[in-house]
Amino acid sequence: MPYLTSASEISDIVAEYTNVKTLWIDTEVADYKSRNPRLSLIQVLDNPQDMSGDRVYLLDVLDQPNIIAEFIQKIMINSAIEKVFHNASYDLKFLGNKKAKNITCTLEMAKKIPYHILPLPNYQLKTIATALCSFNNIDKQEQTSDWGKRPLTEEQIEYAYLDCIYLAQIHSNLLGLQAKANPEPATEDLISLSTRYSQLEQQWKLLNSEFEHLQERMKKAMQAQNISETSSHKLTSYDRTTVKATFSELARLAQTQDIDLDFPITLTQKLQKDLGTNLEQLSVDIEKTTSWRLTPKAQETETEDE
DNA sequence: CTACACCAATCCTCCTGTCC
DNA sequence: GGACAGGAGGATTGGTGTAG
Repeated sequence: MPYLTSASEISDIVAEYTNVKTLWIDTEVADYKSRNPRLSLIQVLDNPQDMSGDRVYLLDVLDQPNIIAEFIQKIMINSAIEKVFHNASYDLKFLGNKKAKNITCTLEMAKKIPYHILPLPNYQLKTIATALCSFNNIDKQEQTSDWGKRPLTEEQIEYAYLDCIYLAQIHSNLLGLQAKANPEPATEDLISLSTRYSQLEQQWKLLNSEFEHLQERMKKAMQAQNISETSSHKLTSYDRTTVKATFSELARLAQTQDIDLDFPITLTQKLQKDLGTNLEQLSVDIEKTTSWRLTPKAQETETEDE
């Protein structure tokens, strides 16, 4: 795991990276609790098959805004290179924000895999790596260590390059699950899909009715007994406020005070009815939407019309 | 035809989880 | 601790089915 600290070495490797198709990237940040966090390390992997760490380069960019700027310019903004992160939105804060192009986020990918295919308690890098790639004993202790001091400890360096390896493995596995979860709609077998659908529907109704019933009973019980927490659950509440005024009063106020108040109002079915033919005097803006609906038939019989 | 209930879609606000 | 996207849960709305 080459650990590069000199600006020229980093510049060289960044130049090489401009030719690859995909990069797997992670970062470490110093002073993350402060108002001004600093980027400490950028870890880059260019070969997802590599598990040795030889292909993970650790770029030391602590207090090196010029190098970071170069990385953003040559890699992050370059839409020809796919950049894979876990929870990309965090890293992107330091690496170009919205200017970054062609970003893949394994956190988002994982969350889009249906729960029955990937049942996980949470979507932390560690959890996914353990479940999906059978890595054991992943140690996340270094995550919150001091990434602002130099030299970095051996443990920190170990942690930094491993994260990149996990990332690439996770990504590859997620691509497989994604394909499995989203078959081509044009060639789906509707017979087997609807069979499974009906099968599940019955179980689901039973489970769901009991589940919702239990939930209500627990809410009521905890309120009645004034208990906000059990060993397994927590009950919280919050207040909503909605501010309302009559339309006539609002309209009068806007006119008398000369307030610039103009925005579209949805004319609900009731309003349209109340207006009657007066509606014709308004220049209405009509939007149409189509909604699709799946309804079960009574029970399959031999009738096959059309 | 009207009145009504129900359901799915959408919107809104507040909360939660993720990274370091 | 901070930023921020997405989720949870409630309210609102319009379409559909049913009864009178």
